[in-house]
Amino acid sequence: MTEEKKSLNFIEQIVADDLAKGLAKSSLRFRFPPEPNGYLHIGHAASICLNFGLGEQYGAPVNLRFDDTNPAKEEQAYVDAIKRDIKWLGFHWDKELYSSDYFDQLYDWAIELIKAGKAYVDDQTSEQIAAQKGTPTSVGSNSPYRDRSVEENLALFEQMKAGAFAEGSHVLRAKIDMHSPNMHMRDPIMYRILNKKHHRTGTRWHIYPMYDWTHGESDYIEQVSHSFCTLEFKSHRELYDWFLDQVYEKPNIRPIQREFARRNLSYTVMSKRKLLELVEGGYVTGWDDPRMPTISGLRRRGYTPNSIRKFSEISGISKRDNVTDVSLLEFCVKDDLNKTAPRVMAVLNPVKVVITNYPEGKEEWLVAENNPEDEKSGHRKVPFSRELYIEREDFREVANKRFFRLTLGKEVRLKNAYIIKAESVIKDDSGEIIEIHCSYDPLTKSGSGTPESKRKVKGTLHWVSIPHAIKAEVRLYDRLFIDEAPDSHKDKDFKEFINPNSLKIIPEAYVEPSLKNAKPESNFQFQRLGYFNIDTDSTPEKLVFNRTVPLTDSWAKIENKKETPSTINSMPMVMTAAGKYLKAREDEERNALTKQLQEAAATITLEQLVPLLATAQSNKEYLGYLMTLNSFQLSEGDIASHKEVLNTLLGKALLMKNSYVRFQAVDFIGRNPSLKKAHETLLKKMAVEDKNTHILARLTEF
RNA sequence: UGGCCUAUGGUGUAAUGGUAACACAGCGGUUUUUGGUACCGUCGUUCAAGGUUCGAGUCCUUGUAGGCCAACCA
Repeated sequence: MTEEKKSLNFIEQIVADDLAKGLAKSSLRFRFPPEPNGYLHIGHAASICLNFGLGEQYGAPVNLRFDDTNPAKEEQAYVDAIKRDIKWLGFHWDKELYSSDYFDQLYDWAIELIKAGKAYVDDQTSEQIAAQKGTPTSVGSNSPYRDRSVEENLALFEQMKAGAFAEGSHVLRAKIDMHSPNMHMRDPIMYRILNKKHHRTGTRWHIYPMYDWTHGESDYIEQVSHSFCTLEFKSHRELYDWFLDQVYEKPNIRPIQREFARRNLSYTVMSKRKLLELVEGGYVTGWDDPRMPTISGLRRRGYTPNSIRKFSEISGISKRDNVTDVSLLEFCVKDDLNKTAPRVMAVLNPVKVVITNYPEGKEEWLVAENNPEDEKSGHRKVPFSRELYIEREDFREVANKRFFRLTLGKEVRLKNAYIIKAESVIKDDSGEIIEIHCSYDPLTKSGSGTPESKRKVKGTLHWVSIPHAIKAEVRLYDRLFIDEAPDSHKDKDFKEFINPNSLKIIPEAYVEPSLKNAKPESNFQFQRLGYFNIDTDSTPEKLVFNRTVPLTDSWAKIENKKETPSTINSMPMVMTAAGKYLKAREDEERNALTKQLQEAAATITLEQLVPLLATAQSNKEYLGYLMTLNSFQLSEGDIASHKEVLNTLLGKALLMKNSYVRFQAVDFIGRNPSLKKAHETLLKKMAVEDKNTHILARLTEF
């Protein structure tokens, strides 16, 4: 039986290679090493899924080890939160361990290093030490205390441990090489004095080991075979290995460190420091605010463990900088919830509907499917009566034929109920519709099997029966930031990009009565609206729902489209020509394509083109639009009335990597000198720096 | 005035010297008692220039661009 070969990411490949080279499968051991100074986020999920995934794949143990060497920042509360999140994701660790468990062993090894002349106590201030350290581009110099005698070092270190010194007065340093091109090898600090209470060791220690001294040795103590971390630790690897050299004994497993890129998500930030800032600054309600990219936040928002694991799996692991689109995460949760979340009806923005020919006081309990994607999910009953709520957006007095919801004189199906027809509306003094009067056809009852019930009606609406509805608070979340990468702007604080509308509260929405006893964290699909779950703030007296993610809304797309696209039939032809132009090898071919493009462009007007310009993304689009523009004879008036759009396009195009795009942009500016001013500096720079001879030649012409 | 890492569609990842692929997003359509789902179609990619090779996204050289490294943080 041949198993389908799944391609391995480079980390999995490393493990497979080590196994192939003779490492026993039974020697495999991994670890996930969080520092308990904050909550886990979706970026950590990559590491968790990688390490625990490898464990599951090879049946190897994975330790959960808290890297707790800095009592100033770490707290038991974070330990608890981290454990809760990992369990929730569905992973099981072999041993729960703490770096602080190894303080004694680490201390003993440090003594040995001192005795071997490989570590010394330095009495200088941190400023002095930093100054001697040099910079990445210049070497460091030795500390005046570097050559203290072993006896003196031992005595001093003993006093440091005993609490005889003030914080910051002494450190223990490894004696390596102040001239190393690797800053971490310039006599790194192994211990500092900290008179702080540790969440586990209390006040027993006055000295605490640094990360580099602790991490590799902890891996070694635990006999971890592969120690995976993120890329910013790459330059620590040399030191990781040096420290291991000092204590390693055959035939023990010698851990190796390997690095992968951290995972970033669009429209959020992913550093614990920045997340802490959001929490402490009151921008969110806490680490588990549903807008936070933390595991706890995602959980409260309604994300499922499956969806997060799937996201990690399909996002993959690599070594390059990345910003994964949040739409992929949303896809994962919709995909999961589509199969598992019960469908229910809720009305968020209600307008009253009166079925005028339905008897007053009558109620019916209609059968509704719980989940069409899951046969086993069964059915429930929903109450129907003469007075209902539907969404305000689902009714228009008059509408075009693309709107196939309720309009005066037209029919729609009420989901699981009857076909109704809107007859009239009642408005208040301000002209707002307060009631829609409809008639229903009793023969069209859903599932009744009558020919009338099988009639095809284009629109289907969700609804709730007013006398039976339960009031609930609904919280609608949107992305926390309006910028795709809020912390990527060098001169701006990421908080400037916070989305002021990231939370919209609907204090009084109406939900069907079956939701009365729904439990916190349970997920639902509010039909036609989105996936929602019950928030932890919810009580039986007052239900609170969070919107996890809206359903794909193709109606919004249709509606938002310009009413007058006046069908630019030739635009696709322009784009095809532009695409081929980019790939063309010969000038002859390019000339032919230019002609083709110009012919197609001749039927396009500037007014049709302008709205498209802002949407340009690919080389092809930029090229197609610019070549079309270049085929026009534009007046000063044309330019003036679209100056902003044109300048935006040109500004971006001039910076594109593709030289054809840049050339067309330059050419266009050349033809229309009034645009030159806005790009003057860039053009001057290009005249000096651009590598393309055609561009340079064109630039000399103006 | 250094060291190290990275570069594949709009985004994320495959291709392990042998036909550049998958997913998301986008666009178009079919089905539908959710304008959901499902299904079908479509768009679009190897940073540049040299070199090695019968053959290069992959190996080499030189550039270019981006990232990391100067906490008594991890």
